[in-house]
Amino acid sequence: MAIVTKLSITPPAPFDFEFSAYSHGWVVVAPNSWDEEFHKLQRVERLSSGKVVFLEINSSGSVTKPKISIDVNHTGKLSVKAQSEIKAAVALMFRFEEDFSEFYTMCEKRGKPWNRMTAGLGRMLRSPTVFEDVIKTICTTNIQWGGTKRMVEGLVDVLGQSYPADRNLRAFPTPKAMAEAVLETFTDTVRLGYRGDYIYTLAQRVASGELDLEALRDEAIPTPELKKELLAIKGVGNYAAATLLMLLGRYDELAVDTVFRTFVSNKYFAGERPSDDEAKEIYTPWGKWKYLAYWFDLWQGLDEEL
DNA sequence: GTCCAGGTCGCGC
DNA sequence: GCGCGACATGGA
Repeated sequence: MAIVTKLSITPPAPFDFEFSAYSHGWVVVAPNSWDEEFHKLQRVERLSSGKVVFLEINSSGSVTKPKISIDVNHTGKLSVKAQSEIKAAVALMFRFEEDFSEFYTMCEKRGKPWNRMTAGLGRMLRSPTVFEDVIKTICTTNIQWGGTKRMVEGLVDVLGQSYPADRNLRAFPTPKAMAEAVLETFTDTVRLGYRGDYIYTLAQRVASGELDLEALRDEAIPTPELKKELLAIKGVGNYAAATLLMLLGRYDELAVDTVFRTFVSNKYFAGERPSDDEAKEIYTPWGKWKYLAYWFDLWQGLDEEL
């Protein structure tokens, strides 16, 4: 019943597929998953036609000559339009349009371990739609990582559309599907707690056309203005806005949360607890690349422990 | 049982 | 603008 159509796209070099896929937690949050054995990013995707496909994405090139292969598992015919839509979605997930050369130059100047970044790191994985990233980010606030995964998985299971060849695989729900549900679905069924209202309201605003989240990708919007628009979303505060700015390709702001505070305190303040402003100053030299610098610093710290 | 998490809101000052 | 309590849920 299921057919596989093979597609391939070429990211800008340098590009490290596995580091990019596993750049942060999104890789294991529904409807994404990571195939440990074959090092593939898997994702259930709903196309604009309503067709749901199951994508298996992996590298078929090298860091300097990168290529991404996409195995599209689908039923019926996969139109040319559908194929280009899938390629565009994957290109968005891996930020093909972003240029990291200035950041890499700074890393090169710093020497080790920062120069590791220049081997195609820094492309933090994101979702094909801003809507999905906003909801997932709201689901990371005031909760542990396990709770985030549980809540997003619940949204996908209850409201996401099934892949016909395997009904257990579901895509991230559309704004419309969420808007047409009732509040109790979010609170009582998915158990989103107080976030249920935020997410339901957001879905209604997006579905009605009142709020155009995709418009926030516009590079012409100055970062401070973009931040203001993000903060206007209920459930999005300073931490979530900084996280979303990162997901939108703006790295000026640091996402100050318990992870950030604990890490900076331990690494730079001998366990003493600095003020948030003092903690943020650590990354001031990185200018518009602060978030990436922090993230690599954090990741590098975790890596050394292994 | 108690505390709190990759925080944010609404209020009062 | 800043401080403070409330907030749902489930894991530690």
